[in-house]
Amino acid sequence: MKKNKSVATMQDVAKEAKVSLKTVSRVINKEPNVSTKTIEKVQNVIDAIDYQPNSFAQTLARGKTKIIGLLYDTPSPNYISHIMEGVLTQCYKSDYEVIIHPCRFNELTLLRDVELLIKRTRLSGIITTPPLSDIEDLINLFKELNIPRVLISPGSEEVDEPSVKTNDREASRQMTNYLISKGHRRIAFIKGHPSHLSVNDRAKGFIDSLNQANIICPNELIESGLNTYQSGMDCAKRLLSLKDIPTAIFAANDEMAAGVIKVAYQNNLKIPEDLSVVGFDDTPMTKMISPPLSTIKQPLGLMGEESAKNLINQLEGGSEERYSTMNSTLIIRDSVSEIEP
Amino acid sequence: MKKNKSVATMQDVAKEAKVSLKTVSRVINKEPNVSTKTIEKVQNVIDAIDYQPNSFAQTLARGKTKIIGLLYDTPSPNYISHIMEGVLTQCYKSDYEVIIHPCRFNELTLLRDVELLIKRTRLSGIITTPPLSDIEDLINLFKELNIPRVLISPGSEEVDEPSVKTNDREASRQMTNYLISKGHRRIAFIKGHPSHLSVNDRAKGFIDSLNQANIICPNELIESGLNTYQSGMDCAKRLLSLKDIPTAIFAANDEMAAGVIKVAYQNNLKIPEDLSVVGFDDTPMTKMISPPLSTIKQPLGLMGEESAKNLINQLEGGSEERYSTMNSTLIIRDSVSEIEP
DNA sequence: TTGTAATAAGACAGCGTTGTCAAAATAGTC
DNA sequence: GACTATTTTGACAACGCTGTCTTATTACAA
Repeated sequence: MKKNKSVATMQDVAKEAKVSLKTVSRVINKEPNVSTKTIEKVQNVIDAIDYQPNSFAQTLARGKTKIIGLLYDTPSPNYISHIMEGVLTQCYKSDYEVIIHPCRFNELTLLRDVELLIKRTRLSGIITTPPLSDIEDLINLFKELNIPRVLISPGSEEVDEPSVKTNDREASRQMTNYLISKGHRRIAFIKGHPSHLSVNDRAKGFIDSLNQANIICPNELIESGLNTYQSGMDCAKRLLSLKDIPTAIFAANDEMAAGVIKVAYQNNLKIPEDLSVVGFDDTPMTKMISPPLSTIKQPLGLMGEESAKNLINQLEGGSEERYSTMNSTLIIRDSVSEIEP
Repeated sequence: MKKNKSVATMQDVAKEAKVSLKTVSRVINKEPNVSTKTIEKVQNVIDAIDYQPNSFAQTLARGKTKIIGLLYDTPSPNYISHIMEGVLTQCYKSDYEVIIHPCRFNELTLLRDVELLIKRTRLSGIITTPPLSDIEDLINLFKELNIPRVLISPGSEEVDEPSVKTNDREASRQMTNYLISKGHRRIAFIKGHPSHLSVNDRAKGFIDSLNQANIICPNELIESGLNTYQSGMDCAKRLLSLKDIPTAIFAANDEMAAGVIKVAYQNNLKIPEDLSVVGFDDTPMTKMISPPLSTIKQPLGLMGEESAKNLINQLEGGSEERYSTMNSTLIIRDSVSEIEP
C-alpha cells in the first residue's frame, strides 16, 4: 500500500520543483549560494502545497533543539502569566518552542527533576524566575550541564550569570522618597520572604532613602513577612500595637500591603488619613481594594521578552550584553496622605 | 573524528547490555514478549548510564507526536495559570509535552494562526479555554484537521464535543438560594461579557432560583457587564440609582463584584449591612477586599487535569467518557447580610 | 525423542531532515 | 576559446529511534 500521507514533506517540494532535497533545505533555512531564480521556484511550490518543515526531523538531523525551558515555582499567577506571555511572544518570533515547567523549591528532588527535564527534552536553554534564580545548586547544575541560561531577578547583587533584573532598589528608594515628601517620618517596612532575595532588595532602597534623608529607622519598624496576605496581617498587628505607631507602612509586596490595610480597618484606622500604605508589584487587585493602593510596577511582559531575547542571542552566538536592567515605575493611587511631620 | 557524544543513545545501551537495538526499544516502551531476565539486564544498563530516549527520534520514527496544545485568549492570570498547572501535572505524568499558545480572539488571523501552529508543531491534541471554546470556526477547523480536542467550559448547553464543564448554573442557583434564604427578595444580577457564553450560564442559575422561589425579577435588575472591574462599576451605578435599589447584587465574576463594592462605598452604602454582594470565581483578591467576598469557586486545577486526562485518553484509544462536569462550590465569606424581607 | 506452537530476540528499512563532500554550471581571465 | 576560480546544485550518509518481518529459542505434547 502506498503511503497515505497527510502532510507535505520536503520530498514533495523537491519533486514538484524539480530540484534536490538539499536545495529545498537551503531555501528553507535561507542558506547562501542559491540563485534567486531557484529560491523563487522552490518558494512557490512551498506556498502552493502549504509545506511546513517537520521540526522533529530537523531537530534530529541538526543535533540540537530549539526549545527553551521556563522554570517557575508557585509565584503569583499574575507574575508568572505575564512573564510567560513575554517569553512566548519573543520565542514565537524567533521560532523557538517553550516548555513551561513548575518546580518545587523545597523538594529534594528538584535538582534531579530539572536534570531529567533537560535530558529528556534536550532543552537548549533555560529561563528561571525567582526564587529559583537564587538556588546555587541549580545554577551549578546548569553550569555542569553547560546549558545556556538567563536568570530573572536573581537576588544577589553581583551574579556572574546572564540575567534580567529590575531596578527595584531604586524604585523602592523613590517610593520612600515620595512618602517622605508627603511628610512621613515614622515609616515602617515589611520585608518579604527570606528566600526571595530579590524581594529583599526592596528593603535596601527603603533604607537608602531614609539614610539620604537622615531619618533613623528603629528596628521595631522593620518587620519580616512571608509575602502572603496573612503574614502582612501579622506584621501589621505588631506594628499597630506599638505605643508609637508608624504614619506609613511600606510592604514589600501588594498581598502584604492588603493585609496591612485589613488590620488597619480592624483597628479603626482610616486609610490614608490615619495610616498610609504602599505596596509593590501592581497586582490587579490593587485597583480594586479600598483605597486603591499606591505601588510599584515591574514591566513583567518586557522582562519575559528580554529574557528570551537574551537567551536566544546566546544560543545563536550573538554578542549582545548578557545583563539587562529594566525600569520599575511608581504607580501613585490613593493610599498615601499628606501629613505635617 | 569520532563523534563527541554528550548523551547516551540506544546504541550504547544495546552494546553494553549485549542485546539488539530493538530489544532496548521494547524494554523502554514496555512492549510484551521480553523475558524478565532481559528486561532487568537492559534496565540496569539504562539506569547505570542514565540513558534518556531522544524524543525527537521517537517522534520521527513513530510518525506522531506526544504534544498537547493549550490555547487561551487573555483570560485572567488566575484562571489560566491554574488551568495550566493542572494540564501540566497530568501531561507530565503521562509523558506528554504541552505547548501553551496565546490567541487573539478577534484577530482575523486566528484560524490561520492555529492551523499553522498545528501543522508546524504536529500537535496531537488540543485543549481550549473560554472564550475560544465557543468559536465555531475554530471547532470546525479542528474537525477538518481531524485533531482530537477537549473544550473547557463551552457555553452552549449541548455541544457534541469532548468537554470539561462545571455545574455553574447549579452553583449560581445555590448562591441565589442562599441570598433568598438570607431574606433577600430584590436581587440584581450583572451578566458577563456576551461572547463569554459560559459566564452567561451563570445568569440562568440565578433565574432558576428566582423562579423556583416565585420571585419575579424586573428587567431593571438585570445588567450586562464586560467582566471587568470598570464595567462592574458602571452597572452598579445604574443599579444604585434606581428609585428602589436592590438589597443584593450577584455579579457574574469577582472583578465586577469588586466594582459594585467600590460604587456602593462611593454611595455611602455599607456592605453587607446596606447591600449584599456576591461574585463568582474566587479570585485571590476576594479574600483581600473589604468585606471578604462570598463567591463561587471552580476547581480550576482539577479541570485542567481532567481535560488533559480526557484528551490523552482519546489519543491512546481509551474509551472513557468524553464529557465531564465538575463541581463548583460556594465560598461563603462576609459580604452578605441577613435582612427581614 | 521429535514435532509443533508459542515466545523471545534480532536485522533492517524507514521516519524527514541536515551536513559533507563531490559534481556541475557559470563567470572571469588572458 | 581554453583554462581557472567561483558559485550553484546534487548524492548520500547520518541523526536515534520504531515497525515489520525473520530467525532463534524455549515450552509443551505426543
